[in-house]
Amino acid sequence: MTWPAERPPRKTITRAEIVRIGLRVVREEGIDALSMRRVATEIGTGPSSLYAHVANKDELLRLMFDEMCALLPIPELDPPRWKEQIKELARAGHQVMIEHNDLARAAIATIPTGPNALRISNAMFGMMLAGGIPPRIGAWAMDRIFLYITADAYEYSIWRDQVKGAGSDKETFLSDLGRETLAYFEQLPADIYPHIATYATALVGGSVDERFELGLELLVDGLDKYSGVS
Amino acid sequence: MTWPAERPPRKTITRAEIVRIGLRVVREEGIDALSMRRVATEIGTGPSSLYAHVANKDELLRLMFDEMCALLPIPELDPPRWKEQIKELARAGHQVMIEHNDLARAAIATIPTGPNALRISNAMFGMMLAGGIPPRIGAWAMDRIFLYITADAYEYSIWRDQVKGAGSDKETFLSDLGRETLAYFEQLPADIYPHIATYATALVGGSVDERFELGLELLVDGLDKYSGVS
DNA sequence: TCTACTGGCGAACGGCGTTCAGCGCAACGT
DNA sequence: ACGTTGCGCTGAACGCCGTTCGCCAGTAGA
Repeated sequence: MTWPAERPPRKTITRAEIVRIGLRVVREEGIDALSMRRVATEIGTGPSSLYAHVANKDELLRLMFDEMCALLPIPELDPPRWKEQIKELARAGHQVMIEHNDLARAAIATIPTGPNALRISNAMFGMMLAGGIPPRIGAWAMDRIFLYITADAYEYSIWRDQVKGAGSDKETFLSDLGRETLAYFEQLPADIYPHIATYATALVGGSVDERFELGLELLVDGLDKYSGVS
Repeated sequence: MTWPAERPPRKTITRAEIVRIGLRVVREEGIDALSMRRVATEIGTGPSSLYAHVANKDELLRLMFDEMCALLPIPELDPPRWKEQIKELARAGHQVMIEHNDLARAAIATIPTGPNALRISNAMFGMMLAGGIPPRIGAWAMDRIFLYITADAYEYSIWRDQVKGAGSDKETFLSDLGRETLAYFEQLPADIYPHIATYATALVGGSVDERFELGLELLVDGLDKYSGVS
């Protein structure tokens, strides 16, 4: 007597389940592995089944992004430390975004309207106000900071894809790339690219984190000049 | 007697021609319209013919990016105006990137190694040095500025895609979006999102250009503290 | 003149997001 | 208890995409 091969015990598909699986795929294998078909297969059905719960892939990415935002703890406001708190929140968001490979790609042009993303926005905006930044400037600055951390995470994720494509591990890939680029820069004609040839070492030097920190520092510390309380 | 229908008079395909057509397509219709098939059709052949001249689509995008960089005029160095010159160069790059819809997507994680991109890097790096910025800091800051203008152009291009998708023109789309977002923010529960609800107007206000300028100003003016000559 | 090579090409492969007509099953009205 | 209705779900298909493969023709060199 044959059993109806692999009768799926699954009864209902939920939006939350789709989002959860999507997040898992993107965390473990990167955004390139995330397709409607892949999520559907993971659930045990065909791709069309998802469209009853999610309008399209874009909406799925937005939902996933907001779900990811829920992972960020919202710190309690400590007004004197407003600048440091902004940086901490930015670093934490950057980190979570990198861990989720690159939901950055979904975040980069979406006005954050999900409940969890709004909690983060509200928190950082509160820090701006605590620092005496005028609301208008604070709103724009927050926008710029989020754009910055998103872009950096995006850049990072593309590198990661290239590492995976090359087959080598991260350290050797990056150091190889650095060595190659350094050699290339040093060999450039000094009459056309004088500064690049001269300072090749400085140009290729520095870790990803150091560069991220510099940008963050410039963006946040520069707010001083707008601070009413300083 | 029948003529061999539409015998293509084209003899040879060149790399430069492929790049040129790619740039035109991306300028006129956006990056989503750019496919190997599209370029091939434009030339009058099948997609496989391109692979003798270009390794793959990624390489094509890199070549297109460098070709686009050639459009940027390199200003003569004027040391006392170093900060203003950096901003001018950044604005010009931003503008050219926006005009080419979003080669930003190709630029965001590529170390610029093409001859034209290197000319720009060399110029901006020279401005950093003219401002007395230590080479290491200058190199990183340049990296951050390029990342910033690329990310902003990318964001802009995604909005443009959405505008095109919605069918309305740019102004009505953006003002509609602003109005909707404003209404949404104002209606949020003030106990959970106090700042957002209160300052909804500030949050949705401001043009794209104003926001871009703020970020650029923070990044560049913040360099003062590293300037040895100031 | 014969040959080796190379740039060009049609067809195909495996993937993608999305749509559509229909299926079975649970819930509901009677 | 029994139609009936509605909806969650599904397989198949459409039209794209990047890329590969095997073949062809024309040319350059021997």
